[in-house]
Amino acid sequence: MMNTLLAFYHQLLARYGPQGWWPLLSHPGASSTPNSIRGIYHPGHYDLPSTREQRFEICIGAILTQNTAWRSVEKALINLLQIKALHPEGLDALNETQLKEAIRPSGYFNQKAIKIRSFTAFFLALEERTPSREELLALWGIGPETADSMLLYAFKVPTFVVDAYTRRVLSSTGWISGTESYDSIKNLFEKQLPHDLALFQEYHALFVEHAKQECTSHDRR
DNA sequence: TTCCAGGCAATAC
DNA sequence: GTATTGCATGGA
Repeated sequence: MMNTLLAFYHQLLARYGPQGWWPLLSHPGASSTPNSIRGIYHPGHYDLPSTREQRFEICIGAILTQNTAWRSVEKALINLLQIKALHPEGLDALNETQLKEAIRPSGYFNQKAIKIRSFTAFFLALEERTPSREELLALWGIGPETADSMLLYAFKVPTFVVDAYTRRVLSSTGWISGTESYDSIKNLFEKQLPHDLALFQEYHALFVEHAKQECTSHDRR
């Protein structure tokens, strides 16, 4: 039997090319895209993040982007970078006012300040260890998508991420009705696809690009 | 002005 | 268990 989901992946990849997620604010020898103010994508490379700081940056971005446009998240990340708080020790040293002021552009800043605080304490205690999904989900403010994004892009665990774009594309193809749970959609992909890091990273990024090109808010309604 | 954006937790039923 | 609501800023 033909694997529909794998075939669809190859279609998207042929059409859009490798996306190079997750965007980082800086890394040598890569190019930026119009989706970003100054975040750097690294298409075709799966070695990043290569440092503890980059891993932390991705995790903080995953929290900040909850129901928020990436453009707004980048403003917050740039603010944190400028006050030398885009690494765990620097973040931990901020007071409440400094933290909230820095992340204000990304919205929900009171809640996100608490989420970032508790996650930073958790990250410091990790000491380079890769956390389990259950550990992440136990943290206040970390739900399934945020946990999976951290695992897939920061910790390089081949786990499938489901987000609003994924649901939008799958709804438009008629492959889901819209009421399916997060885990049921996740399991659909993880059962049909080989658990490969590059594949899972690219597939999610390609869903985002395809949704942005073909499933605009105007079309949805 | 209104609607929406790479969710999540708390609450209501 | 599923449905609704608050959270907040910035851009279209």
